[in-house]
Amino acid sequence: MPKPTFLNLPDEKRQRITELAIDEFSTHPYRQASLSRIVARAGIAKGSMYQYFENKLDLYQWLVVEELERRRRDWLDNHSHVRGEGLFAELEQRALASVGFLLDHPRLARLAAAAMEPTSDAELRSLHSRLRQNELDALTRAIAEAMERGEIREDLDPRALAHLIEAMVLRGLPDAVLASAGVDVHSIDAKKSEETRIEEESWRGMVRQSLAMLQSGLTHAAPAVHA
Amino acid sequence: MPKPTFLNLPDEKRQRITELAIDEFSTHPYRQASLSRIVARAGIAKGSMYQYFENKLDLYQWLVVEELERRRRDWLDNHSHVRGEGLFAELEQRALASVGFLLDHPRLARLAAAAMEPTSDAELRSLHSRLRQNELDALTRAIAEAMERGEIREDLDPRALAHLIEAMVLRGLPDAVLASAGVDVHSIDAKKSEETRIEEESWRGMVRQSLAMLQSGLTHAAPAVHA
Amino acid sequence: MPKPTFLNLPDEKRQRITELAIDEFSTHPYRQASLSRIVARAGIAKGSMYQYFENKLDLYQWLVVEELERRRRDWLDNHSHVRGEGLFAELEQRALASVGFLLDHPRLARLAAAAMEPTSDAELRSLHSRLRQNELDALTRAIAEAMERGEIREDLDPRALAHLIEAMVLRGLPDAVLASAGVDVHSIDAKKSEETRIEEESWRGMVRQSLAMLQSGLTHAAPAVHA
Amino acid sequence: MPKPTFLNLPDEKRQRITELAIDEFSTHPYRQASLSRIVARAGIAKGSMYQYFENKLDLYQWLVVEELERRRRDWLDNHSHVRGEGLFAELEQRALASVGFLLDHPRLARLAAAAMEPTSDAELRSLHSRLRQNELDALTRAIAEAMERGEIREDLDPRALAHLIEAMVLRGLPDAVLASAGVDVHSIDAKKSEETRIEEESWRGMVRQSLAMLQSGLTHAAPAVHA
DNA sequence: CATGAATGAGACTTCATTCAT
DNA sequence: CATGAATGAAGTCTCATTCAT
Repeated sequence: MPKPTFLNLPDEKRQRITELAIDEFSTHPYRQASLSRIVARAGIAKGSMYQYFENKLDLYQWLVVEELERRRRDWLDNHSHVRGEGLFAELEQRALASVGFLLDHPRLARLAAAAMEPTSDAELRSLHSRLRQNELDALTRAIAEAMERGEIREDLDPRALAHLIEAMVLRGLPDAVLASAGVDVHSIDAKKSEETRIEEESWRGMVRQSLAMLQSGLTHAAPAVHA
Repeated sequence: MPKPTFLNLPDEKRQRITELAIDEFSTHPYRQASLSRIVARAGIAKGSMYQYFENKLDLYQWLVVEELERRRRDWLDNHSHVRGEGLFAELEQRALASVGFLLDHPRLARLAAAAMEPTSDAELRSLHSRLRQNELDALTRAIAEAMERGEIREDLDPRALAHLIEAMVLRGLPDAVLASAGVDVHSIDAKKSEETRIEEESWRGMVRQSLAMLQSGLTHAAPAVHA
Repeated sequence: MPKPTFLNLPDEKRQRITELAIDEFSTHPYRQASLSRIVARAGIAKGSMYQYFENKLDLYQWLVVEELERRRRDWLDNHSHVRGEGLFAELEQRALASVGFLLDHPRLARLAAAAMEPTSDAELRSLHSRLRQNELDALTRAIAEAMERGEIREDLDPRALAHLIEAMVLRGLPDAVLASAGVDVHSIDAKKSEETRIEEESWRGMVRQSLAMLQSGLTHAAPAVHA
Repeated sequence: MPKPTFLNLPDEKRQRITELAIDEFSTHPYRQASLSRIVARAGIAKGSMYQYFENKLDLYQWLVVEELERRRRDWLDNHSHVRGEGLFAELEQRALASVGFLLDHPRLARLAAAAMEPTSDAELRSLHSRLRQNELDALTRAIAEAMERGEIREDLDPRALAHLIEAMVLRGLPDAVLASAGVDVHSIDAKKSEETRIEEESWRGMVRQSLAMLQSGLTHAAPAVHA
């Protein structure tokens, strides 16, 4: 949704602007993110931004829908990941990617996370909602297939399960990893430069354990409740 | 941390203001929430608000720290809940309360949820972070105790586990319940009046099943991974 | 439609602002009229204007609907006018007032005239249209009554006639008076200070003659056309 | 005063641009009319417009001075009109043409009307004034000649009379015709497509009656006023 | 001759906060 | 203690115009 003008820009300039926009939107809530600040830092005229994008929402939308996805894909391409069979292998891959990407690109991950959160901002509601649905739909499908293959118990509603898994694996788990190093998704930037080294072995272990726990819960028969 | 002025206000007035403030902050992101709008609707002078609170942040802080907690306690007092023994009974109680409160008071639940979310708003960062830590600390303690009692496996880090459980039980589960009725936390108000009836039996079932799954995962030995 | 804030202003200040607003809107088309310019000249903060009026349109609306009408009434009160009987006496009074007011208060007359003109500005369309209808309705009524009294021919449609008379008496005639002095409604200010003296006797004569002509046309039987 | 570049343009392109420019200027006040919008709709580069015309004013000027006149002439050529003798026959012809053209080409008529109106826009003042003078000069001449021929009373100032007649016949009469169908000059486009059929017989009748009234007023001796 | 990116002034509007009454 | 006027920074966005290619 950028105008052609933006796409035709010299690479260097386009990337500089993109970078600054990501920076702005990942460090401020949408409402407080300021086009004025972006153009000031980019050293371009205020009007120019409107040659590139329809308006503030258009820029934000492009960022979270297209650019983010593109960068995620690029990152994934460079991080080979053997892919096992079955739901849990897939979930583990996604979790590993999610955490890995977060540690490599905190700003992007932050923006992506925010864009899937339900928001009280009416202007963003439908966009965020759409993005979230996509994510959940994919997960729901994978779960339904796993049920058909008999991988997991079938007494649960796939969509409800998707919510639970998404929350635990894609939100709780990255949080846990960050917390283990004493940061959260918004403070990681600042501390990154210093000594926050999250050992790869360490977080991969957390991912593995979490998935194992989930697998255990979903394959064993439920224990009797309240008894 | 309202000024004494606010606390000395006639009940009716104080409550009216409180109600409108909750409404404003639960329907707009902090930055977009407007004191002007609140005072306009409350029919009081703008200056008065500054007799009651230091500033916008002070008001927000009081709302999410004190008032919200108070209302949650009041609600809990009126919703008797037998309390079983052990971690899972406790978790189930908390989940039931969480969902029940959400269905009864969507605005409050929304505000509470937002206040525990990490935020990119520098002004709110430390506040949100603090609230979240409190929640996680309590959960971490409960988990550690359960481990000591031998209720659950001990090969997991209590704090990490707290993140996972918090995400699944306190965020994913309410989302799942709402989603089953086709709403989300921000659209529930609008639809409430119409026909969005979420049957109590239905959502209690979801809570029970989710907790059972969790219990299963945390008590059985993990299945061998990738082997 | 001003907010109470404006009405409570010290007289001096309120009048200064009003004066400057009239000046701005009577020397620029609505779109080009600038609140920034008004506040700059008034020496007040930009935000203050929004304490007084909802927005630009609100200010304009108040100006042309209320303030203008008030000033016109004030002026009329101070310019005694014996009032004959019948449609033509009434029309003559209105014409004399119209021209007199225009010569005394060109800016106000200009604004009033513009506000009755159909406009291509969508924002103003309904307002202008309403003002114009009021004027025409009154005239239509007067004409219909005159017909009933047998003062004028009855073979004409009162509403159509109102348009013709309004155009000739309330628009053409003032134009003619100004033109006789080599000015028009927008250049009169500038020239006023110099030597543009329009003799009272002179323009009263024009008014009288015009009305006489109209009366003649409306009372005599129409001459045979094309014959 | 387009640059040669514009005149050398392929017919199709030149006409497309012209059409869109007319559309823009006839639906927005000069200040709000937007070159950006025109070029966007025309699918040409913004810079191109400046190869064709000096600037916005230049384009507008050409439109209302040359193009409008050309189209009016074309229309007249295709609407044969027997031409009687004398001032009133001529006025009737002009009135019929004026109304007919308005009904056939509302946008053009609107633009033409606006361009003769005195304006508060300093940039347009002299242009509008010049156009208006031309119109009035012609009318004044015709009136003076009619006086010399003894067609009408000679106790009136020809120029003043021109103002009155212009207002009534060229402004009031078209207004009256439109009003009889419940539209005005700016709403006619929208409604045109629907059912706004103004019967030719009907409006020709209005024109004839109006002129008859005028003729009656201008040829009979004025009745004694106030007596 | 066409292009279309760049510009930057200027428009309206909103808001939290202050302060004299 | 309430009031509410005043402030001014900051925000988004539009536009005519220029100019290098």
